[in-house]
Amino acid sequence: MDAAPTTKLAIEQIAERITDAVMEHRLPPGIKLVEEKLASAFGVSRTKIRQALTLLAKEGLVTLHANRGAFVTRPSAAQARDLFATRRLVEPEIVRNVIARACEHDLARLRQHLVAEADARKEGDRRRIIRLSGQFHMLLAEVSGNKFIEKLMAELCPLTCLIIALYDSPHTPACPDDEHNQIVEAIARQDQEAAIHLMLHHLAHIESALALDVVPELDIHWEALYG
Amino acid sequence: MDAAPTTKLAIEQIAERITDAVMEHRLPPGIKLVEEKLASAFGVSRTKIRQALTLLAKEGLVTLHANRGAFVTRPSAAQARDLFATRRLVEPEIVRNVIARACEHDLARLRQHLVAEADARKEGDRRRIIRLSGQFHMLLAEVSGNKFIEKLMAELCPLTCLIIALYDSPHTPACPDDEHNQIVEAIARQDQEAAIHLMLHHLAHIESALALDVVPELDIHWEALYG
DNA sequence: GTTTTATAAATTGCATACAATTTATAAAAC
DNA sequence: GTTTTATAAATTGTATGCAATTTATAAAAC
Repeated sequence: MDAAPTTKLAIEQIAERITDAVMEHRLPPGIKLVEEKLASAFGVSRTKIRQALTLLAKEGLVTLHANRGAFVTRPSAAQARDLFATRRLVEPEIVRNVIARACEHDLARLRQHLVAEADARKEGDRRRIIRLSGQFHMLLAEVSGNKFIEKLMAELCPLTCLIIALYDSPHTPACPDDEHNQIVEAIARQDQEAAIHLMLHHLAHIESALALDVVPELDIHWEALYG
Repeated sequence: MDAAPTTKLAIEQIAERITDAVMEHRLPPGIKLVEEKLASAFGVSRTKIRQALTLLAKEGLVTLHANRGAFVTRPSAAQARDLFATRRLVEPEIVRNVIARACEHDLARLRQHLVAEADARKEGDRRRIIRLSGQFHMLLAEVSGNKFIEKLMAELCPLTCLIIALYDSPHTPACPDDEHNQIVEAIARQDQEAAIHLMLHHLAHIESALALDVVPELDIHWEALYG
């Protein structure tokens, strides 16, 4: 959702840009994504936008209503619970695999990401913080080396951002700075027990900050109500 | 890949039909999927076929080469190993959840599926057997109640069929009839230990039947495609 | 003032047309 | 006989046009 591009964008790139916008809470849950608007924003025809939206719908980030268009998904509380259950299952495995096979270069990438997170925090750029926090977990999955798990996390993390946008109880003061740091440190010293424990604690921390039993009202996105 | 339809097909339906064809080994790994051919086969325009192929590519069942078209994926041995690693992680969780929350109706659905598998076996319909074997695991995931895991398995099972098509050592005599039965029985009597053990054994059995270190030969039986 | 109905505008869903690219075929060169 | 080059056919990538549907606007009824 930026200025028009000079070079032609592939549909994956379009989908990625929209995903980033969702992760940064620039596109709130429930908002309608009008094809023509996106088409001119990205400087392509509706045909490509349509394919990108099809892709995002498959990921679950966008919901398609027949003849009514595409909307940023509003995950239900049940979906949120399922999502965290899945992450509790998968992320310990990711940690195990990272410890088992990460080389120095991988660790350097992780540490570099931590620096980027710290920078965003220092600058008080809340949107970038949220996106980078999600992308940390995606990077971890990437480093873990299993493409299927990497792909799964690449879907779950943006959805987690969406869930946070919907259910975050009145201004949780962003994620605590050092939980990611501690995880990477535990990984670096090959301490599997600790790393897994920290990861699970981190996930519990994120989930517990949510008010999943409160019906979210954010703004009223009428278009999504009559779905 | 059937006769032209009377009613308009949604892109998900098109994708599903192609998926079924892949699962039944009617579309072998590596084969090219020409858009125009599919369009006339399904009685729709290339626009919709393109969206369906985009979807299947996202699932990993189809691989897109720029300007060259869509091909049924030929999973590498490494991908195959990652896939089974993922299934070993996820399917015990599925079993746990099914035992925890399956009602009588769910069990009935599972048993009904076992009957369908037995029928296919009795009729010696090898293609249906392979597809139904994969779909058993998808059904289990569906019954487990976690949509994210359901979706993951809906991707991994067709890919598993593809891997079997590529790496199956010279004529493994199909899956043993009763491994699925035993799993359902263990689930029915709420025996978590046994059910998980049987599931892992089942997965090991499938994987061990593969020749993942042999470079697969590509031979497409064109005549059998539309049978 | 609210609800209902009619009309116009906006938007989606789909097919088609056309340029860009790749693949197949045939002729020429070696 | 094989390789190379040139030409034609097939196929993909993209935009655009139009029918179908939904949404917005305004007038009428209550």
